[in-house]
Amino acid sequence: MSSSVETPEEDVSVPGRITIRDVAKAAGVSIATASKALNDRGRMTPETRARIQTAARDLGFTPNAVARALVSQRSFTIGLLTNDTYGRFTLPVAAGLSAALIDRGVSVFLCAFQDDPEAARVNLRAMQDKCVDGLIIAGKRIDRGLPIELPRLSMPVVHVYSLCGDDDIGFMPDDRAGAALAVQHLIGLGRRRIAHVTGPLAFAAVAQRTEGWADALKAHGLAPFGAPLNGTWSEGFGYSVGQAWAALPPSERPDGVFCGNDQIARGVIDALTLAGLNVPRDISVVGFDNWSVFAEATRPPLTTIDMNLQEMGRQAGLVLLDMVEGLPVERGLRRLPCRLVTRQSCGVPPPA
Amino acid sequence: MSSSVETPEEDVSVPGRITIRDVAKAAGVSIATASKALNDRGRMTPETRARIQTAARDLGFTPNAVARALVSQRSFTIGLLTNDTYGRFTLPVAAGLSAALIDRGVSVFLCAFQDDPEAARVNLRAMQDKCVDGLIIAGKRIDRGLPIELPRLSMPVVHVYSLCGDDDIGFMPDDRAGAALAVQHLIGLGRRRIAHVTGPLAFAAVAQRTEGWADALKAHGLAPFGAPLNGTWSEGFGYSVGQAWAALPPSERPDGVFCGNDQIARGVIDALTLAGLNVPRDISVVGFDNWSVFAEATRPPLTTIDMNLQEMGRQAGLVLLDMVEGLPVERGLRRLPCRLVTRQSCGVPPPA
DNA sequence: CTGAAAGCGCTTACAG
DNA sequence: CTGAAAGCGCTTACAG
Repeated sequence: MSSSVETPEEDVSVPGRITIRDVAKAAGVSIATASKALNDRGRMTPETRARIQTAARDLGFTPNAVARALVSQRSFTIGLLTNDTYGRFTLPVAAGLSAALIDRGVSVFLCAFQDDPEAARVNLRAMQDKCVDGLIIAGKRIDRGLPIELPRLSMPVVHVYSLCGDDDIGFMPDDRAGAALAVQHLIGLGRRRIAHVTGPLAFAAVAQRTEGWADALKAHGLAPFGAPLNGTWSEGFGYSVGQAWAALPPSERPDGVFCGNDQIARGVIDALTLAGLNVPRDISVVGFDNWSVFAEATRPPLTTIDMNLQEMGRQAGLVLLDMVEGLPVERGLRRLPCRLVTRQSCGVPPPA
Repeated sequence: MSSSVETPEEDVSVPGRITIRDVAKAAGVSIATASKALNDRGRMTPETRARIQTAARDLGFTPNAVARALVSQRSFTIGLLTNDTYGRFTLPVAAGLSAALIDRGVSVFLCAFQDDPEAARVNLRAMQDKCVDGLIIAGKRIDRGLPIELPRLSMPVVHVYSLCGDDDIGFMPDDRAGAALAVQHLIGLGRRRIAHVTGPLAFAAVAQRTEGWADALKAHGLAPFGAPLNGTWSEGFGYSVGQAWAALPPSERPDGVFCGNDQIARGVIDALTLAGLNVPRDISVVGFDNWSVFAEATRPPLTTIDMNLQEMGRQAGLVLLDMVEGLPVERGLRRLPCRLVTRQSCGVPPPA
């Protein structure tokens, strides 16, 4: 038994955690006064306040958040509910969210679950039991919600990268403008025959990015180079498109491609390269996502669109906090701007 | 102002959440009795118990976890502290952890932060304030801890995929045996000239995987094919190695390669393919990580080693719970077995 | 078998 | 300016 350990300290003489009672005693005041001093509330002589705060510091007192939650009816926790178990979207969102909230004393419960209603329900229930102050609902596509009813949920909710009804409050990237950014970049580089290869039509993001492609083309008086090519969100699809292009005479190929995501872009580039073509010399390629592990590893590294998911998480957290505090918040969807990240898959922009 | 919304319901007549007081009243008993009935504790007539439980169900009562935490001195929450903001390792771990704990009523706080001591301290502090019952410390390499002192932390801690002292309790993959698995697979396929290309020497995982490579070779009376090649954990490094091999006459090339991770493996394969060689015909390649987005997208898809990180998270959670409950737990490191995932980068195994 | 009381650690009116 | 009291929602001895 000597190699095993009873977890709770056996030394019962150690009273465990320092409570406000301990600091009150040490400072020679009542716990009510101690509480007010520590929260910078109420009125008392500066000396008393200082004495109490010093005592607290000396004892290493940290208020018990559970007790505080019980009386204040605020737990200073929020829940992040997501069906994005892979974390492609949720992880940057969670990072921005946590970073923004940690300073305000709020922590976030991560509830990532497979896309089935039962799991969703169990996790939602857990969040209610834990009395979270609010909920972030995050998904992996902007046209689907989680498989849960949020029936008159008594707590505020912010939707991020998932379906957002008119009466909801939510955040999404401005896919359309982001796509236009990509295409403008290609045009600025002198490309004129700009194709678009992207994901399945069923995704709202696909339609929006396709519109952005058309917008930018139109703004420059350019015709689309062929119809958009829709396939799966995979390297494999991009690869097959690249192969097909490589088999064509140069005059029938695009000189620029805007891809619906980085994986497709990589597939296109790999196929073109293997067929002896050069990216960006023969064809410039832009991706979408700025998924660094792809974008940086592609040869050449991908110029791509970043959705600023981390910033989205930050803003969603801040808005949720406002709602928790009862501040008025506009309903509806916020679309956050995307940004272009330039690497080497498009060539060098002409001198400005 | 009609497009904005005051978050807390304005209807004050709605008393908010159902409490145990409500169910006690509905069932015509005291709240003490209600509590016992709902927790299947104490003794009372089955009828009374049933009546109370029915009342609770009808009212939709769910116990307030905060109040329960305050009295029971257990919050039924744990913290997951990690510096793996990218989530490559932490995400599967978190998934396994949450899934295992949700059934036991415990939720997990996600604290992912950049690798600086101040952020680590702030997050650790937040977890202490929130009175978490225990902590999972997860990293992105097995030979580094988080930049925090865990000075006589009063709560139990389990380390996952990060440095684990002799007196600590932790989980890691059995890198050495996993590597041997990969090499045995190559040998079983008839490969005899088996090279090893992997990450930087400074990583303990590199040394362990290299030992596994040597172990398996030795067990079959084979000599290593050259010294291990150490570089960065990147496609780029694998690519440069592949290029160098492609330039060699076949007799000087390996016929099988065990790579330290999937990115390196992909780089090797891409370079060989671009140079006109065929994987797996000319060279069989095994990766490490089973990072699906790489392993599945590589042409051909990667045979690779999976570290079972999700299972690791599950077991870590269960052990942590045992510690929280005061059960005796063996100190020390647990090494969990890896598993081989067969795809197409090695060729078809000979009929058994 | 059931209930009144005390208490978890804190905060917030309300007296003095 | 400071403290005694009540209470957040629950559980746990302890009486009856």
